[in-house]
Amino acid sequence: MSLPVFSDSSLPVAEAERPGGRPMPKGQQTKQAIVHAAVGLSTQVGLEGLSIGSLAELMHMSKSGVFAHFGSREELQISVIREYFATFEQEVFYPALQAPKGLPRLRALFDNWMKRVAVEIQSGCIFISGAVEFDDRPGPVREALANSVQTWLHALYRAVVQAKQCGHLSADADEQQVAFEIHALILALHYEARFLKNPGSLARANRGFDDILARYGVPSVPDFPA
Amino acid sequence: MSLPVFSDSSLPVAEAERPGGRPMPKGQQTKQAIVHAAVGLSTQVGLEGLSIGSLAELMHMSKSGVFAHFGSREELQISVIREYFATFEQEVFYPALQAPKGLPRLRALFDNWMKRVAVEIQSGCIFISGAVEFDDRPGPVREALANSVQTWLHALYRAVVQAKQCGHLSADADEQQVAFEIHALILALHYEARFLKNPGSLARANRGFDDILARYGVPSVPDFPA
DNA sequence: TGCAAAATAGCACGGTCGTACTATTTTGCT
DNA sequence: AGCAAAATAGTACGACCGTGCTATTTTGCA
Repeated sequence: MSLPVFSDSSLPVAEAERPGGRPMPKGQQTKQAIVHAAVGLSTQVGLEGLSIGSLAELMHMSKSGVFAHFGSREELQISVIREYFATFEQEVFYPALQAPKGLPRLRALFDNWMKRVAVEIQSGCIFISGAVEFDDRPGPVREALANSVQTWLHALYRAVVQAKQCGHLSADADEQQVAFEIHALILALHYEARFLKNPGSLARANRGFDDILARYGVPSVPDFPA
Repeated sequence: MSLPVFSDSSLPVAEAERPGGRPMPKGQQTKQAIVHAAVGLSTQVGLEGLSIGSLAELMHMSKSGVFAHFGSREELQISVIREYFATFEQEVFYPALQAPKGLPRLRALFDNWMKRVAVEIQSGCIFISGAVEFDDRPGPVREALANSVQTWLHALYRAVVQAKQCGHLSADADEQQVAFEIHALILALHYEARFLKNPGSLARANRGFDDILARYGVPSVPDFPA
């Protein structure tokens, strides 16, 4: 593999403590560091491309040392999905809750999502590559992946519902349809920017979102009504 | 692998002839059959998941017998992409040319595309899985894949341009934007139907297309003006 | 400081992969 | 029918994979 190698600088360090105050035992500490590195690797090569050997090399550990923390490759993959979902939540979902319900929050969700995807155009997105890899491969990994995505998409859907309840979207707007079209824009952005390297994709996704609001929105609802 | 096995009934048979009239030499004949089977396998497991061993087993041949026809795995993958593109053209693009230029043809392109994706929800789509697999893996395979997709997307774009020229789309419609949003709908359909198995995705993609036309379209242009 | 327990390393096994290299069979023309 | 050429099979090699087993090292508490 001629892939760029992660720098160690971003790895969690030894003085990590649990909220309780007492220090985290060494084992969980390095396990966390392994998962962190595994997430980075997976965004580049996918969950299927993630191998224990390459991960061990990246961590300057032995294969068995890494393996012992998970007991199976599947468990490692599931850990990666959980971690990835957690940072997604932290980066996209929670910050948007500070915006008031309705259109402002919906906009914040989309903007945060876009910011993330803009980065993932370089690094890759597990929710997208994983969807392709586990299309029709049943099992716990697929389950974890699909659950994460569904959870997020449902949160997006709820925001649309709220926007409609607030009167920020027209009464006959189909919430599922709106969520579907927003998701569509993100997927097209990822495809056309990351794979095809088409310039202008980012602007088109943004404009698509504005058009959705213009189409389903109630005229002249400012984002932050005074 | 617990994947369903292809039936042999759909394989090209021995009496195949070239347009010239003289029979096709045995070698190219089986090569064609191999590629045909390889396309079927790749839609399920991806171009990366396609292995010469499993392909040989599927063809009731030896690994080396299959291998000899291509000389490398990359060449096999490229052959698969070419074949896949050809049937895509045959199934989606050419039939739509019979519809008159403008909105009717654009609609035909989308409808044919949708018909194909509706099938690929069960089988898989190489243009989508391949995009993920060769995101940042430069080389001839990526090149062949990206070229195929760009060719098709450009054909779609041209149809949008023509629709605008015919006055079927409003003068200030951004053709690239329209093509982007159409592509987005297809990607979301594939994602939500194939991976998440969400019902209703097909209807949402269709409705999304109608909404695009309603948004950018000129009011009351019938599909087949008398 | 000592000692059980936890963490990590070392090693081996069976499997699959792509692909050389050589042998055998099949084809298609004279 | 015979014979060169083409097509296919057979075999082997090195690489990497996940994972089981056993040693060694490191940790953290008494």
